[in-house]
Amino acid sequence: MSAVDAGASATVDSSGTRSREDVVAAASRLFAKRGFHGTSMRDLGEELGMLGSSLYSHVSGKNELLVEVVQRGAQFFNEVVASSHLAEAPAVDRLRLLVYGHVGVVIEHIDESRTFLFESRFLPAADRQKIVEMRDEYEAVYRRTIREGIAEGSLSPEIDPGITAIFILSVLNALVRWYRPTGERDADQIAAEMWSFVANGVVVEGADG
Amino acid sequence: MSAVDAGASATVDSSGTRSREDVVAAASRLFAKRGFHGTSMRDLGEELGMLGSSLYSHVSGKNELLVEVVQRGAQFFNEVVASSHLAEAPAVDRLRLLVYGHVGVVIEHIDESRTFLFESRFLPAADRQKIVEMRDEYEAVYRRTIREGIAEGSLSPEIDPGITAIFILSVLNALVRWYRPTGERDADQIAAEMWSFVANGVVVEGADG
DNA sequence: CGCCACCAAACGAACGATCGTTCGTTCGAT
DNA sequence: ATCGAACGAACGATCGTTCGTTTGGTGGCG
Repeated sequence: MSAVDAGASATVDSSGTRSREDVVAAASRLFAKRGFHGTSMRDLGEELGMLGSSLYSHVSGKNELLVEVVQRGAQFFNEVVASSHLAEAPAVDRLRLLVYGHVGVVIEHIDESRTFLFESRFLPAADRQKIVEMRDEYEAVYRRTIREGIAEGSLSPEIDPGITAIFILSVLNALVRWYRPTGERDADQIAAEMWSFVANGVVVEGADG
Repeated sequence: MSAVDAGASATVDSSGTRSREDVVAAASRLFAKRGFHGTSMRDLGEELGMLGSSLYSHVSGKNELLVEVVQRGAQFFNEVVASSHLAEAPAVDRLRLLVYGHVGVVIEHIDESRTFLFESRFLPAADRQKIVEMRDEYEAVYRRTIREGIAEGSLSPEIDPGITAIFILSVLNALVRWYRPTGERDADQIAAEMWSFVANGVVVEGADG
């Protein structure tokens, strides 16, 4: 529960100065809310109670901030997938762990997640390619887990691992669009409903196809 | 099949002049690709082979272009939902029609769909509110159809219509992120796989929960 | 058929505002 | 006294937009 410390404005330490960490946090917030191109360095300065030019005491430029924020977002997801992956459990259970982990990351790091998902395309080409690779690896874990689940007999043999991974990640990633901390569901309830949807679908058993 | 006429660059009519339609089409393309704030009027002009200032012979400004493109996107979705809605069929079949219709709109109007989904937040406040209302109505049709499906016994009584509508639309809307015209699946195949996923989920019948 | 007036479309210079960034300076805690 | 942090003026570039001018196709008319 202590994960929800991301207040509205950065807290001031003993002196009136801010750390590089504060600058990156402010960038996460504004990039997520207004988009990278919709956020100016002066906007970021105002968010921290200083001038835009003062940010250059902490970072080398605006692009560096985007790279930093996006990399953090990607890193959060890769960490949770790593921990889910080494669990020794049936594939269907590991897939369930992936869903819960993804929901946890989005809710605990909503700004970095939003920036990662929406603003990566504005990265400098070199950094963008690296992020794309990380995302592909992440998706590959889902594909592999689904394939194993089919082999183990717990997942339907009719589904295609590639497009099914995309569908599952579609539901998961869309959380950054509709999640509000003030909502009536907490992370566990959301993950549970998502897993129920992904696992069983909406049609009553035995009907349609 | 004539729906796929959106070539790379606008075609020139008998003279060298362009219509307002060409300008809006170019705006759809660039707003979808680079984002609203990542696209300048001079960029749009270059896309059409003229100066940025020349666009003002056709539109009153950049915001008007965003409003126009987003409204077109919203309109496409509302049209298809209207046609699906008046069909006299079981709710589960109408839901299936909604899925197929949504996929068709995204694929036939990918640029307007992307701009509608990603750039609406940059609309002037008045226009944004109107778009939000339209999107709420659209989502409400899904909620209502799901509720009726449950009442009719074709949809699982365990699902919540509200969050399930969000999940289904998550899968549908994410298509704007991964669809490529060069892909191996056509609209019908994509819609069929989506419906199969939404209807049955990934777990074999009778297992898990 | 040739000419010319007309008019939308596009031009291109220019406006003030804002962009990302630089740099010499002040500030303030250690 | 020192040194990182923040200031604040200023840079060139680009932004959305304006406006007087130029262009080129069109329709009426002799």
